[in-house]
Amino acid sequence: MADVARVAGVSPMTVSRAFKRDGTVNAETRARVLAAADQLGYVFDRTASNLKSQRTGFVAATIPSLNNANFAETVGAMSEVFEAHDLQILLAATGYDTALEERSIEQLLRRRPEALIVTGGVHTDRARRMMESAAIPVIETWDLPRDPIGHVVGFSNAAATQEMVAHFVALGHRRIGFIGGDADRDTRGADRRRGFVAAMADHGLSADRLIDAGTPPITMARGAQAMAELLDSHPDTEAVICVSDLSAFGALTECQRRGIAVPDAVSLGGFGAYDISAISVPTITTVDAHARRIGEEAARLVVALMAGENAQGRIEVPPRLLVRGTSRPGV
Amino acid sequence: MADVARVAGVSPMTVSRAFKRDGTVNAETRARVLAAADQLGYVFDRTASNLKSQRTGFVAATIPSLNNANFAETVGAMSEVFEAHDLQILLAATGYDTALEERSIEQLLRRRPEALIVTGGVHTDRARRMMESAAIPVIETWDLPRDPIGHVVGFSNAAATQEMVAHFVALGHRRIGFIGGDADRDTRGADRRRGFVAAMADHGLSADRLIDAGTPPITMARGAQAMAELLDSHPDTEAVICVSDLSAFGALTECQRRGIAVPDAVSLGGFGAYDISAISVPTITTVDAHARRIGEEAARLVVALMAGENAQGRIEVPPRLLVRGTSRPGV
DNA sequence: TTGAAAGCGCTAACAC
DNA sequence: GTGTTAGCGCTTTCAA
Repeated sequence: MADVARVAGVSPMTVSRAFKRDGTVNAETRARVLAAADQLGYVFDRTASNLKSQRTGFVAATIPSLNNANFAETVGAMSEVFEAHDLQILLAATGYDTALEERSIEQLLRRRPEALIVTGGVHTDRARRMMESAAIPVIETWDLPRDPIGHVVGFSNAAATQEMVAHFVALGHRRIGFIGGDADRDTRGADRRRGFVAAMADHGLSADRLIDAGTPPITMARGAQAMAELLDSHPDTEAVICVSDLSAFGALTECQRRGIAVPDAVSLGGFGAYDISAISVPTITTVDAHARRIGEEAARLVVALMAGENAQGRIEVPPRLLVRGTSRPGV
Repeated sequence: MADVARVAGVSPMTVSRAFKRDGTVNAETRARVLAAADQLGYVFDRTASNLKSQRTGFVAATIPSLNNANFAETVGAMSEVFEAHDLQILLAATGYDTALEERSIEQLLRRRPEALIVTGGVHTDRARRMMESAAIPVIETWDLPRDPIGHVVGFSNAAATQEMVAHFVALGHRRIGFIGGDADRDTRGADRRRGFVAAMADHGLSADRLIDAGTPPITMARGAQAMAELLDSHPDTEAVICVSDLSAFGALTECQRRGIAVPDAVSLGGFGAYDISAISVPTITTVDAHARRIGEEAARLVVALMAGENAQGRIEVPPRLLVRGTSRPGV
């Protein structure tokens, strides 16, 4: 920066101002500085800027998996909101593992992010303590924790699944199964399963058709496998709710391979409104969790909080049941 | 850090060493320091560390889209390799737009990453210049540029598509179409289209069944739409190559909706070995580009380069044609 | 609108 | 194995 200042014939301070957006610098001087910088191949050093100004422009975020359209959409939406505010996302994937989440949060916090957005409301004790004492806005998403750390942008996974059970029951189904993952890992998946069990009880139905599809993420292939297991053990199953659209599609293909008509013989439901659920033949009944909106709301909340606004700390984004081809009424 | 030092009864320097992995600190002293830090709720400040040590531990990466399983797998694999070396990915999505890529690279470079991994070999002039003068390892992936900036980990998208054309021709198909996106945006998609056109010419066939499916990313729905267009304009089409498995699946569903048997009436091919291509009914013939391996190789290259090794600067990861259900021979 | 002085919180380099 | 000194490249603060 000193070099640039020398070439431009100004002080380093003026160079610093020229590189700021709100810089109160003479337009002409600024142009001269930027030209000098360009000529010298100077690249502004943000690490130094961070230290002195105590502002990094980072917003840390954790998601269970990068390779998941729902979370990718949430992060993409956050990213778009942040772009206009010169904020950058520092992303970490936790692999559906709270122990890994804890380590990720620790590493992220060392980078001095100005806010932290985590997926889900279940964390290790130490992770919780770190977030509580970080002195930055913390937002939990994709969930509605009982005892939130800070702010929340999400919905009840259990309630969403209960609504789907009600839909199937209204269709006349009684023997309804659930395909989901290892409950310790994916807590949102576990919430959906809880919702399923509770709803079945409410309707006086047995919730014994629970298939454990293993450690998340539950892929299409795992969904197909689980469906095979369910059809083998309970051939008279009338409807199956899957933890996500991916596993639901896998289940659908298993039915196709076996010549089982969907929805005539078996109804299917998924979760997440993934692209595939809108285009598969038949289309898949699902729950739209509004992944993008969750990201937008979380990011806007961060921006508002950073601007010192006393923003709303609990935003519920209600999911929407989308009844589609795999569960047509009256069949 | 000074506070921690006081509580632990040591100098700040010893605290600094205690927080390092290779710290030459007495185990007992170290334990005392960490206990003091824990008690005070001290979180190591990496922004200050970065400035003094001139090492950020960042590796910058750009990908066209977060919401794409191929790139997510590449980034995931990189991330796993980097974790063991205390390196963190600083990710930016470019939206298949070189102008946005340029701005992203500029922002990323200001964070002083220790290496830069970009997707593709086509960039704006300014982006190229910035990368060339950044004085860090630059790696281009998912492509095999003629005039690489630095290192390369990739393959020829054109050649991969040529191989698929050869496969279809060997099956006896002559009237073969191609569904792809706007050539200006997704340069890898454009390369595949180029490969298609060249291969058709080599086989003495006409490449006039080219459907432009619009601006990337080409979704399943867009693939279905494009297939409808192709079937309407050229009902006698025998085979269709799609720019990705997602559009290929969309095309498959369009055939299903129209009662067109795949592969009996029409053969289909995709690209990318997405999960869906292995489980759909029928399964989809595709090209496995080895997304994870690209990420692993790129990350390992970065690690080797940072260790001062004179590592191999051009790694070709040959794709593999996977002949599956949508193109069964002899039908 | 511009400049000078001081220092952000760590660590390289050296000494002991 | 531990401490001292100096300073990384910016920006805050104050003055002109």
